[in-house]
Amino acid sequence: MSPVHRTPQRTAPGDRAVDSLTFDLDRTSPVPLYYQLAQQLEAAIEHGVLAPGNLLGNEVDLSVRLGLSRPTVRQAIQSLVDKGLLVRRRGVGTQVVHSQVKRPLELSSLYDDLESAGQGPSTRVLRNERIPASPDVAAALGLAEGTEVTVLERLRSTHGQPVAFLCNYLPPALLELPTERLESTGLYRMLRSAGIALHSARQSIGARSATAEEAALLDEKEGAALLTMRRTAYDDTGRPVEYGSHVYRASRYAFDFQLLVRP
Amino acid sequence: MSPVHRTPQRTAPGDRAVDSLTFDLDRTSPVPLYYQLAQQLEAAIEHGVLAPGNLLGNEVDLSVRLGLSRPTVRQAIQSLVDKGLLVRRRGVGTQVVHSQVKRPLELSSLYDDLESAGQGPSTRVLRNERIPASPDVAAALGLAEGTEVTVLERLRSTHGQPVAFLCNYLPPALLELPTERLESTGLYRMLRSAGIALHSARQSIGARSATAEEAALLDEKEGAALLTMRRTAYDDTGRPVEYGSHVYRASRYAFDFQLLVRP
DNA sequence: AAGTGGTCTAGACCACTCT
DNA sequence: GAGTGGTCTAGACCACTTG
Repeated sequence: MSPVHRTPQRTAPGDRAVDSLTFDLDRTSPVPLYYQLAQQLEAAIEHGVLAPGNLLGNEVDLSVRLGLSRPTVRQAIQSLVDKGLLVRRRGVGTQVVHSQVKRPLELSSLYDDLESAGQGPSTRVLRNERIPASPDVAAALGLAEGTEVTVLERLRSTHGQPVAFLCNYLPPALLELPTERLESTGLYRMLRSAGIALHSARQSIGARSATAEEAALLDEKEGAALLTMRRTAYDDTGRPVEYGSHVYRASRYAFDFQLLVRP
Repeated sequence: MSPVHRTPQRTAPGDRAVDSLTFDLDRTSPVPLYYQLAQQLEAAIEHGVLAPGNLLGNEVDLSVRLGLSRPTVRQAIQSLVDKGLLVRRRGVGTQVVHSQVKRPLELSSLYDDLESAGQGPSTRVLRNERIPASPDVAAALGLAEGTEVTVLERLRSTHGQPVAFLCNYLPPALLELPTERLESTGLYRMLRSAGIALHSARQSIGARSATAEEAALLDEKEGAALLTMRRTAYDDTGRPVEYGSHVYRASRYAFDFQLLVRP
């Protein structure tokens, strides 16, 4: 037999596990084809069906097998490359990335973080009112000094122990912020429900020693190390949506995340 | 005149500044056309030629004007959307994002950070030797316990004042790490020069109080708040390349970055 | 109804890597 | 030289937003 012929049993020297996968593409679905493919590929990687080491190959073969055009297949693959799950090498092929790549990094919500860690977060609203913006708040939110803004002060706890003191400022009339809802969910979730799509944020993470007030509030000793985070979040038009100044107990919280390097 | 007619002077109600721009595309260049276009668009945005508020429009018009196909123009625009400089709205158009979006966030090198801030960083290598990997280092680097690894301890300063104490571990035989070079540049820059492309990293940022030794080293008082960062960096195949445990003087350093939310 | 981005196709040629 | 991804074209239809 010439090497051109391939028996159904053996596929290719590289041993491509994709060849044994079946994909379920629904052309009547409103979900884009490239997205359906990307999701199924991601699931295969997630479940280990696609080996973490090497494999996956040949965009053109894959496209004819799936009955899709090559650009469509490429778009699916590209989205997973962007997520850090796949790596392309010209002249070589596309490989599943070796190691643990899970959370590409998010504009993290403390509430969601704690909840997904099974920590059962609770919130006590200490302050929820409208005040004239101070110079720094006005600057952060791009408003005139003295404009009325909403100020929120919240104490977040898990297992009955305080974790963080959160101080946030929001532009006027952006959304309703009933104290009861704030006690049962996170601010970012409320923003999302109100149709406010976050787009970007500037963050600064630092540390300092606890003042006497902070120590009392957070059940720490005065002078204990605290993590600090200041953040301004913007919506898709670039308008500031929220400015926050947060303080975390370093003994109970750290920022965990994963970075991807853009090529 | 009916509103359908447009004089050459006035272009469109939206007043698209792109129409008055000229683009210089070189088909003989090895640089991809979409990339050339993206760069020139980015420069126009950077220099304020493209208004920060609204504008930019119609992919098909733009493509015929430039003599490119629409997918190519789309690819250029998409890359700027990914960078957070543009926003697309179906049925509306593509707009330049309002506010300050500069550094999308990087796998930051402290040396580069300080240098770009004009701080003229200097490094003192306190330790540079090979030792058997301890359990935690072995786990972080995916090696067997006791495998020989390179350990680096460095003190980084600006203006003669210490800023951070950096402790790093690298797999054996990855690259040469002459102490002289380490004193004059950053570790990540040396990795890059050695052809090691960083792909992703897991980071954890926290805080704690300085021990007596750390205080002495960093010119702080014992118990002062310190920023801590632990990071494992991986290359494109997913192999761990570096594990670091860093301590920063909170009084002199904070992590500044910008986040983009994936849609 | 008109205009926009979102998706998709079926080809093509090139640059790179490996053997 | 064979195989891979990288780029590019010239169309097409659909979904959404706006007037």
